[in-house]
Order: sequence, then C-alpha cells, then structure tokens
Amino acid sequence: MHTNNKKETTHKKMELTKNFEHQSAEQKWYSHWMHKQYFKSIPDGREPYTIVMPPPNVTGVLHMGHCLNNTIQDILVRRARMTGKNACWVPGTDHASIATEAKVVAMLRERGITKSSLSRDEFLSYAWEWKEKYGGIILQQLKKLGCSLDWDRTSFTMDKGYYDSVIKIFVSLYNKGVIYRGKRMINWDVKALTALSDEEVIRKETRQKLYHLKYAIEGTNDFIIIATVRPETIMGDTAICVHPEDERYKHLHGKFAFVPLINRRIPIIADEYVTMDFGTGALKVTPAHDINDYTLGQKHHLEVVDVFNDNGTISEAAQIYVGMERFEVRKKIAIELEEKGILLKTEEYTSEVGYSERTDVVVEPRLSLQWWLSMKDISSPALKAVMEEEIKFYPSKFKNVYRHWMENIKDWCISRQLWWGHRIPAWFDINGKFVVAENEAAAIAQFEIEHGITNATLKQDEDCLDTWFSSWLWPFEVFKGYSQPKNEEIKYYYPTNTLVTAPEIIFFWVARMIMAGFEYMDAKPFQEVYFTGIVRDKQGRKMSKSLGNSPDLLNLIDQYGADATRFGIMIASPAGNDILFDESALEQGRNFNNKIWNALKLIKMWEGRQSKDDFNESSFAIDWFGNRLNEVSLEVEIMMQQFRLSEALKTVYSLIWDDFCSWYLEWIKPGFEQPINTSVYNKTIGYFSELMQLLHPFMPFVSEEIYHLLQETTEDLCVRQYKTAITPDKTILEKGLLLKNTISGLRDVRNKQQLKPKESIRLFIQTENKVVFQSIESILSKQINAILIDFTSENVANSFTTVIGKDKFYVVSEQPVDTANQKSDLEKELTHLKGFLISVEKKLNNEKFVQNAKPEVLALEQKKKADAETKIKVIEESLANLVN
RNA sequence: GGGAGCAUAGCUCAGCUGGUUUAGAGCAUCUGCCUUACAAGCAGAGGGUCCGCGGUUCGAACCCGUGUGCUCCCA
Repeated sequence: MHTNNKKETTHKKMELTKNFEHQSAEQKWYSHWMHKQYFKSIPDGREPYTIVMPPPNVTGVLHMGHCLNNTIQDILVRRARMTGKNACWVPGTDHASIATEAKVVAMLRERGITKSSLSRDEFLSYAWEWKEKYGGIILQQLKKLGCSLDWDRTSFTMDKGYYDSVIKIFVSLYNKGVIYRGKRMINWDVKALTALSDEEVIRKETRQKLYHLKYAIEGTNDFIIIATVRPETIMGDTAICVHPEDERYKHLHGKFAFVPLINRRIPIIADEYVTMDFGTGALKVTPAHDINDYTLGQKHHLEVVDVFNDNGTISEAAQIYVGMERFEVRKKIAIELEEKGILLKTEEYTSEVGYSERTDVVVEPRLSLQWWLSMKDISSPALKAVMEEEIKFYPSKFKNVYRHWMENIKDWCISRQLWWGHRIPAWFDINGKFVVAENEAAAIAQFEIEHGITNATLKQDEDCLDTWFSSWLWPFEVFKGYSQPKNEEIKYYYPTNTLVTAPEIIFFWVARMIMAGFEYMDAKPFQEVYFTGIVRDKQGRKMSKSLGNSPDLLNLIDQYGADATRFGIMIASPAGNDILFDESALEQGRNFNNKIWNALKLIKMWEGRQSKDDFNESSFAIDWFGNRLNEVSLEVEIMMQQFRLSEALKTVYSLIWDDFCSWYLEWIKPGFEQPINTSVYNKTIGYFSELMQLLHPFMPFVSEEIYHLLQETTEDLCVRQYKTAITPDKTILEKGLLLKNTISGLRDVRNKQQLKPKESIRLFIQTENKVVFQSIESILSKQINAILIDFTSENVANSFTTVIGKDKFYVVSEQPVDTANQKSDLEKELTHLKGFLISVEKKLNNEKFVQNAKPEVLALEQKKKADAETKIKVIEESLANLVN
C-alpha cells in the first residue's frame, strides 16, 4: 500500500476511516443542529408545517412502534423544513393515568407501602416524584433517533395550564348538558379497582369450560338444564330465559325454577334474544354481571343481584362463598355442584373473554355509578369532516372503520377510580347533592344557586378523568389554543398538517381529537392522518413485552447506527400495511451507509489530482446523471405527497447505489493514478451533494456528515433548500439506458466466454444508429475493456455474436469462440421473440381490437410488432452466419 | 354472529385509469471475480399456474361473482 503523502499534506485533509463511524457523527450533528436552533420554530411569514407528536406515556420507553412512528414524522418534518416551510414538530408526554398509577403502586409495594395506607396527596407526591425521575426518558431516546423536534415546546398533559383547560372543558360540557352521571354497565378492572372504557378492554380467545347445570322446576320433579361458563355467578341469577319458539321449553313459559344451592325462586321467561342451538337453548340471566343479561333484565323488569365486591371477591348478596376470589369459587362451586348431582357434564369451550389492557385481569361487567359524555351531537361534525375528506385519511380504507364506529357511537365513560390524573371537578355535600365547578370556591357559590344552601361543606369527587379526556385536546392545547384563545401561535400553527399514528387508536384518540377540534376551535385539528402499520416480528407476531420479541432499540441504534435503523424500519413499511421487522434490513441500511462512505473516499482520492484537460469523454455521463437526478427528484416529490415513503426511500437508494456509484462514477473514473478534469470533479461534488440532500430526511446523520466532507461549507444540509427540479431530457435518458443495456449485454458475453477482466476485446457494432453509439463509445470501451470499437455492415469472422435490442455486436477475443453456447442463446431469444410477436399479431389481427382500442394503444402495438420483427430478422441473420 | 382487509418469485413487497413487451424491485440463491472506493464489495445469471373456479371484455394480476386460506376491528 503506498499513498502519496505529499498531496495529503498540501491538501488539508483528514484520513478517511475504513467505514462510516456513526457514533461520533450522530453525536456531533445532533448537538450542532440543536446549537443552531434549526428545530426551533417561531411564527413568521413562511407557510407553517405542523405536526404534534402523539404523546407517548410518560413512563414509556422507546419501542419499535415509536421508532416507526417518529421516523415517519421526522422524514415529513425534515422535508418540509427543506422546502421553504416553517416546520414545527411538538414533543410531549401523556400522563397515562392508569398505566402510570399502576407503576407507582408497584414501586410503592416494593418499598413496602400500600396505596390504601396513603392519603391522596401523599400518593400524588410519590407519583410526581416518580414522574420527575423516570418520566420522559423516551424523549431523550428520540434524540438518538435523530428526531428534529422543537424541544422548547415540550408539553405534558398534566402541566398546570393544560390541567386547567381539561377541567374547564369538563365544566363547559357539563353546563351544556352533555356530561351526566349514570348507573350503567361498565367494564370493571378488579385489580386496578377502576372502570375501563370499551376501548381499554382487550378480547382474547380463551379456553373455558361449559358447565351444564340442573335447575329444579317449581311444583314438579322436572329440571331445566342450562349451560354456563360462569357457575360462580348463579347466586346472581334472577331468571331463566328460553326462546319463545323453542318447542322443548314451550310448556315452561311463566313457570318458576330454583337456583341451585341457594334455592332462590326465579321466573322462566321467553325472549328471542336466546340462541336455540347454543348450549341447551336455556340461558341463566344474571343482570348484574353481563351486559346482555342486564338489557334483558331491564326489558323483563328483573331483580338485580350483585354477587361481587370491587376486588372480584364474592359479596354478602351471594349468601355463600362470601369473601372468596371469583375464580377460586368457580373451581369450588363446580366440585360442590358435582357432588350434589347438579352438574351434569362439562365440555371444553373456547370463546372471547375481555381482559384489562393495563393489568391483564379478566374484566368484570359491573353496574356502577360513573360520569358519562353523550357522544351523539359532538360526533356528527367529526364524522362529516372525514367522510367529505375535509380531513384525509391515508390509506383511505380507514374511512370505513371510522364511519362504522362513529355511526354506532356509544356514550363515553370518562371517570376512572384513580388518583393520578385530572380530578373530576364535582363537589358533593353529605346528602349526595352535587355541583360541577372549576374550583371549590366556585362550587360553594354554585351550590347556593342550585341548592339554596350557603357555605355548604363540600367534598370533591375522588375520581379522575380518563386519560383520553385530556389527550383529545392535544393538537390545540399544546399551542394554548383553549386557555388563551386566538393567541398568535394557535392562529399560525392550527390546524396542524399531518397526524401520524397507529390505526389501533383511531377511536381512542383520532376520532376524539377531531370532535374536540370542531367543538372548541371550530376547525379540524389536522389536514390529514397517516396511519402506520403495526410492527410485527419476522414470524408475523405483534411485538409485545410478554412475548419478548421486541428488540432493544437503543442497542440496535448503537450497533447499526440511527440512519441504518431508520432505513431498516422504513424500507419495509408501505403505508397502512403491517411491517415485518427483520434485522437484516438494518444490515442493509448499514451497508448502504458504507457504500456512500466509499464513494466519498473515491472522490476524495481525486481531489488533489485534478487537471484542466479536455473532458469530452465524461460529458455524456454528466449530462445523463444530471437528467436522472431531475427525473428522480420529481418522482420522489410525487411519492412523498402520496405518503409512499418506503418507495421514495427505495428510489433514492437505487439512484445512489446503482445510478451514481455503479454507473456514473465508473463512467467518469480516470485510469489508475490519472488526473480528473476539474469541472467533472466539481460537477460530481455537486451531484453528490444533491443526492445527500435527497437522502437527508431519511438518513440525516450520514448525509450531513458526507455533505460537509465533500466541500468546505458553513451551510448545513439540515436547512439547505431544495432547488426546483426541471423536466428531464428523455432522449438523454434513453441513451443512458441503451448504454447500460449494451454494457450489461457485452459483460454477459465476456462472462460466457470466460474472459478474465484484464483480457481485452475488440468490438464491432452493426447498427443503424451509428451516431448514437459514437457519442457513448469511449465510456463503452472503458466499461467492457475493449481496445478497439469499430462499426461494420457485415458479419465478422471468428467472433462471438450477440444481439442487444435492435443492434448486433461482434466480440473478438483471444479465446476460442464457443459456437454451440452462442447458438443456443440466440435460439432461446428467438423463441421468446416469436412467441411475443404472435401475441401482438393476434391483437392486431383482431378487428374488434383495432376498432375499440385507443389510438395510442394501437400505435404502441404496431411499434411492438415492428420492433419484434426487426429483432427477429437480426437474430436470424446471426444464426445463419453461425451455421456457415 | 356482524364488518373490513389481504393472497403476485424462497422472503418482503411494487404493479396508481384494464392495453409499455408471455409480470417488476429489494433481500436471499447460484456462477465468476481479493479489478486500483467498497468482499458489509463488483460483474452476471436463474427463479412466477399473479390462491382455485366461473364470468364481463377485442383484451384481466387489475373489474364482477364464488370457493379456499390468512389478518384485523366490532358484538
């Protein structure tokens, strides 16, 4: 290895490392960008481009879903920043009431403290302490990924101002009459001791047993047999129901039966709700513990017997097994029933059971007094906006999902029996009279107005609000749009541009933000919603903590680099489709970094080796690549508008690797230790810079690093503005394609002739486009190692003949010509072309085709025919010559 | 039970208004190369019943129907 040291010293230049070293580059550039305040946005004369980040749980750590989500947002934001927009990306976290409270409770338990031993204030001070200490780690992790967020705007759903806005909105909705208290069937989490919304219940296929039980019929020795998966609830039975048309049970309508073990007398009723062919066709009705039974109970005026306590143990009302845990009772009662001959049989049965999203315990349907938000009125503008595409969904298939939910919307249970969150602003006196007001003083005053009692002693509701009741304000309250109406920022940034989120929270969050936007800002919260896919592992399983199939992201970033991680996750994620995460994609990203790095090394070698010599031989390469760059820039622009990010990245990847590295650089590359023309060199630096600019939104670190190594500059790629791409020259692009095809075809000939790279050839071209080939001749000879290229009008003896497109090439070398091989190749090609010609002719001979097809289609088919005929003729001639 | 979506090369996916070649890309595979930026590389190649069946059409991977398999959402 001998390098020219003299040049190194005269040309202030660093020794470039073997491979791209991501660690140092990432650190260096992120702090540089921060220092320059490139991510900071202040309203100005430019058009804004705003994204509010879906706030992760304050206790969260970065996982694959966040990584995908935030990479997409960063790509959009960085591109906007480079196209003249004032880009503003707002970070923040969600207080995530139930998840955080569960973590705090667990932390306290480890320290030997139970929640019940603490006052509300004591508990909350522990929770805040925890939040300050561990909260927001995820935001630091996003910096590692390169996210260009405006950190000065970091918000939290329980910030003072935000908290007050949530309370004010509760009060205003209450005063409008859409918030009410009601006893309803809710989903009860027996571990967290709180109500859950329907969306917080996860249904899972669960293997259970179906128990067949005998209920004695009053005044007879007869029995009716019911099938149930929940024998522990029989003490809550208040009826037996059969289908009115069911012949087996018609004689029992209006009779009574007895609940086993406790012998409560219950009616036998008939209702079409019952499925005749499920179980025995007879259903036990337990209105307190099943939503359908509850409805049935109301219809038939049945008694409600609640046999559970809050924590899932059996209540006094059950009479037996009092205080025991529900699943324990299921086992025990089954044994007792069997011993007493009441249990006839059990069968295996699989059905869906609801589990709490947060604590993973089986959810208990339960009657409970909760706060509700009536959804009918508030949801209709939100439905309309999406249906009429005032807000656009990408991919649009989610419109259907959205419509279905919105059209069947139910009232929202907004209270949670938790302390960590926004405390419900309702005040009660000892008699249960209450008022809703922003604070205690206002409540006392209000109490006098509503109930005529002065200076009442009031106690605030213990519960807090569902987390989503605060996050639905996110797009405007991060700009204080509600607390400081019509302020400069909200006027400038709202409505925001794009929401990037997972389809699983379309109801939790997206729909409700749209409602809140119209309700409180009188305008949609965003122009468009891009739904990402769900990240799955290689086997297609959803990534989850319990499966342990979620890789450690920080590790991956460490190992492959942030750019490679971003590449790996983006390259396989078409809009709205799930993405199968495979580490080999990150490897591909790392290799790509390295490829770019090596291109830089090659060009840097030329830096000190320039000349003013004539550069005619490179002029075609320069023309061609400039046009390719324009062509791809336009393509990428369109793809970005349609959110085809994965495709856009692929296109840029291929432009850099194939067109720039494999073709362009090889075409302009001077011979060993030969100088390069200065203007070719400068053009190349310019192209490389533009390539880095195209790549920057996807892979910000490597592109910025290379950009600065290419040339001395004070400008940063991060804020460099894209220039407008011009329409490329088609003729030049076609010529480039011809050149590429010719080179590949002739390299194939060399391979087949087993020619070593160093063995040169002589090439004779038989063509009607001599002028075209002359203009690319010098590149061609370099690429196929030809010492001579000439044109001919007839067969060349002792040559290997090949046909590429419509032209014929004779390759003369030292190697003996393998005629058989050559012949079979040509014959194969001929068969293919003849088959193709037949299919084209079939169309053209079809009168109906000629009559009905559009003129341009017809012309195309005629051209296809003519081309195929020419090619066939050329191949047939070659074959004829071979025989000789 | 109701609704939505998907099925194209070994894998992951493009194929946008039915006609641009008897279907394209990346990864993987095979062959040959340690060629002077890069072996994490270069050059080249092979690989398809477009899930089955039926229909509409001059023409279907694409539209319609139906069957099968898978995924998701809701009850």
